[in-house]
Amino acid sequence: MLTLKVITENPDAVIEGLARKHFDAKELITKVIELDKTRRNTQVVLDANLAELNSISKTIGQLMKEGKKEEAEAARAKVNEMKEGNKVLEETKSNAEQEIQNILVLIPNLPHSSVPEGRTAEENLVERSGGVIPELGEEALPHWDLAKKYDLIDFELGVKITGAGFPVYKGYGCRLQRALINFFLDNAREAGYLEIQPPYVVNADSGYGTGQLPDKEGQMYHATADDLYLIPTAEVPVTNIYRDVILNESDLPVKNTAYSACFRREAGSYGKDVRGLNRLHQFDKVEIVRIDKPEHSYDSLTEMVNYVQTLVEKLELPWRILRLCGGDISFTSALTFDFEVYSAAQKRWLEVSSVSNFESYQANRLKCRYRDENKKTQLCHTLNGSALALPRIVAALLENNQTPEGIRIPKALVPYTGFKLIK
RNA sequence: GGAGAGGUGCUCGAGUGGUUGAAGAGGCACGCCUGGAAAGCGUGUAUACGCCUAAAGCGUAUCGCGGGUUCGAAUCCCGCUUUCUCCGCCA
Repeated sequence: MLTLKVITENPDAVIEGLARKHFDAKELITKVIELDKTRRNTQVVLDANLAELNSISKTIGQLMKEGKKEEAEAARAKVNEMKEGNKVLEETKSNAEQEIQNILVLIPNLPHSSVPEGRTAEENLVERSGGVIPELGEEALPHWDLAKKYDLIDFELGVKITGAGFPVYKGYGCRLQRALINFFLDNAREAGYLEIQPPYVVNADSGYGTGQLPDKEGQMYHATADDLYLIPTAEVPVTNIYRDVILNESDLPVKNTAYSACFRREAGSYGKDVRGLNRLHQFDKVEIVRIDKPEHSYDSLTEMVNYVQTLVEKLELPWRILRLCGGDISFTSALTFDFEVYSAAQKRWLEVSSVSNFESYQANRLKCRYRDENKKTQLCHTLNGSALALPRIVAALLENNQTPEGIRIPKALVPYTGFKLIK
């Protein structure tokens, strides 16, 4: 969430910035500023009262020791009277704080100045692209047919065991999955990311820390008996490692990577968007997470984007990078680049990665800070990106590399799969 | 799952109702000392919020978390959580 400081000091700039995300913040901002005034004013009075109360309490102890019972009793009576008033003040203050908090979590992050205007995904800017879109001909099969033909993935079996969106991988399909996971993790390690194996289930504090709660509660599977959530991405447990942590300047940038299964309810999805591997309730992903100093976070973002580009290039997939427009960028992000690969049989671009700088928006919720050269604590910037999500990569690999002999595995991946051709 | 014992600052560790935000030790930082270093000596060493233009300074809160008792709680009571030990179960 945005800091109170930013909002109270530059309310107009905040409102203007959020307008670029097509979010009308005026009312909420006004309300927050009002509540903040109440909060401050109340605290001034309350602190003064408490200070007096504390000092009287101390004298009571003294008086009791000296045997001045009557004076002590008088002081006690006075304190009791004051406490009544403080109760009201305390309530006012904590109500104001709670209300401020409730509003702050409803206000999205400010977009970076380079975020293009626009309302929908169609208005995202293509930054750059690469690779070659293959000519497959009319008989080219979409990946769900290929998966059946080569017995790689059984979607119906997943329906039987669990439900739609939980595919069962088999044989070459499994080996391709494991190969991709290891390929991505090895590349991340070589790029300087420390591998983490996090829990796949998190508590509400963690969901709140990265912003899934309260605004996206319906997107996560919730194990109500224990009040735990299945992670929608490894970003959640990995970033929460740094919740309530004060890092040293020398620790930055923190670079972590993690493979995890990801679980998403994807309520409201339908049609061709969810066919085959296009959208699943459970899928595999390798995530990269960075925590950095504010002045360096955009360099980090560039580095991450360049890194992800090397992955799609090694996989020999046609790719493009989009700079998300104000209307399409996520609630918590300041600047996001999406990676898409071309799925030649579906004849459409598939999103395989999203790389974002959250600036201090997430860090403020997480209370993730660092000590700068002046020994002052300040909020870190957090960033993350998929590197990469498997299903759509698999879809594109299967479709783009289909040949009469079988499905060709890109060279860089062969050492990981142990085979060159799926047949 | 059952029983018992614990959770104090960067670390260890004292503290069972009254200047305890917290003894003591260690670590770390700075200063003095030194040709340099070590040792020694001195000083400092949590976070959040608020007052103040800012700094300095001051106030409030925080001893796992949340409530309660009390004029006053690290210390007493209740709930939760977590660690350890024993039993049970188990990949």
